[in-house]
Amino acid sequence: MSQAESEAAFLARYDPADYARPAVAVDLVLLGLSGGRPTLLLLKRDRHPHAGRHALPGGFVGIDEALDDAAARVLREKAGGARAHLEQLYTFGAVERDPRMRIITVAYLALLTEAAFAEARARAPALIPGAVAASPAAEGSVTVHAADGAALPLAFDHAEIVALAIRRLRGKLDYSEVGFALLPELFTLRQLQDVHEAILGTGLNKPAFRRRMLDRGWLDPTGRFETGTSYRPAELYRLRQTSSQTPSQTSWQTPAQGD
Amino acid sequence: MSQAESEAAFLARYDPADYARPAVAVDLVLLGLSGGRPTLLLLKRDRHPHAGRHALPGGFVGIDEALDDAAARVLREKAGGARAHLEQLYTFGAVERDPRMRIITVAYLALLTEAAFAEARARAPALIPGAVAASPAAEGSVTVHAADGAALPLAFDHAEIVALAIRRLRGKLDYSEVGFALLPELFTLRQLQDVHEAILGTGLNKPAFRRRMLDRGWLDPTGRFETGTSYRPAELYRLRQTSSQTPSQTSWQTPAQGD
DNA sequence: GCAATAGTGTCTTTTAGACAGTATCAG
DNA sequence: CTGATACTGTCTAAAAGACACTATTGC
Repeated sequence: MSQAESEAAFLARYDPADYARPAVAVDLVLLGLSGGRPTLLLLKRDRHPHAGRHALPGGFVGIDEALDDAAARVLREKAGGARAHLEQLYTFGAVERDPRMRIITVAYLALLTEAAFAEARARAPALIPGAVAASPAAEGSVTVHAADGAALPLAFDHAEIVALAIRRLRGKLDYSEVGFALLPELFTLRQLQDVHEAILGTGLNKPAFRRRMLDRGWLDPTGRFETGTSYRPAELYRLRQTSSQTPSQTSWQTPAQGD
Repeated sequence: MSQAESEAAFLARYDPADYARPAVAVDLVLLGLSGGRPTLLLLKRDRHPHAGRHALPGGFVGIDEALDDAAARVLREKAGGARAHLEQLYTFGAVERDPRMRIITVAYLALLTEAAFAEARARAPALIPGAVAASPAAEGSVTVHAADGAALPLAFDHAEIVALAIRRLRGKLDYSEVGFALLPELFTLRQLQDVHEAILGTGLNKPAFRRRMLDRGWLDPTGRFETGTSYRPAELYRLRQTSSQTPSQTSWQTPAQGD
């Protein structure tokens, strides 16, 4: 406890380390569901390196900008302000992952509802949809395909980032409320099951799925029903608002436990 | 596809962005089990800021050093080379988390066997053990206590980092092989159950635990038995070596899925 | 009425908890 | 023998899968 000087005096004298620093970026895995498949929104690179390949939208982190704020800003800038559920995924820091310079990137998962997905496409026409194909077992890698079926090769280590995003989503889907980030405010149980099946890449047992979801206590029936169907309309549910959460912070926005 | 110049020419001309960059560090949650409780190894800060508080060992990431390598180096430098299972946790990037300057820190979980824990304490006497108390429900925060029971306040946002480490460990414990990182090569089923109970903070049903672990197919019975007991000796097991893994990369060392 | 999908009832299978029992050591 | 702990058998309870059944819409 031999602190002769005050904290203020120390801070005034403190000389920021002047070693060379890596650049820090955030990259967004913009993910929605399109045609029953998980689908990314990618930017085609027209410059070196990896010109012609497709990349995750990203940007550098400002010196006075929190990581989460940088992710939100990149979402605004690159996806035309479409709303998305943002969640930090993992930080990639291999030395040669970008040949231009040392860039450490913090990958974020950005989940888009169908409406937000369409809005992003409309406001940011440069974004190219790429359907993600991943085996249901999902230990490993993924492939991405354009609308016409052509393979979309990803730039840098972005295929690895996307593979991790899918693994994480699958891992949290059943025990967390993250799946609701892909649905509108009102949804039917069938839509919820469709989301789970699309992410997992497998079919699910209908009665068991309904029982599980209803027993979780996450759902509030609205008493309203879908319209415009030519068959029996399904009841509309909404995600129950859990208390002890700020309006801007819902429970599926906390850092992963499982993972 | 209008690329007149070669990639090499482009790279030679590339001017690294010269905006101010945050510093990037790694911090280690050095965690072992001591007296049946999860226990951290901490460094007492003798300088501003947060002088007198206890902090996670950490260090800056070198410009030519991968993140995982930086974590391994800090482990060597600060824990006297004790072996540990290293796994990236989360990246903390609030602007004011360090009053000296903007530091983004990538937190790593470093799990120590009992032997490695003792070795680290012997070779790095500055490391102070702090027992972690976390409610079994574990939504939230943790407290850390010295051997004499006094509370150890943590510096910076390190309490938040430790809380996340415990949540993640608890989340992965049952479905991953991460728990074995806290055990020696040969161990009894009771030791394995003790590890799970210490991490979860709850008691577990013995027959069900044995069934689950044996049904997982992770364990290889050795036919050998513990010695020196005054009661019936238990059989020793070892973690089954799964194929398709390099010797230095076992299955519980891959990025988290659950979380 | 038919076609299509929503939603439920129930049987079976699997998995976990509870708890008592036997087995094997030191002394 | 006792005491302590390893290990197992078995009953019960809870959860999940399978599958058929009823309900409600448009036409």
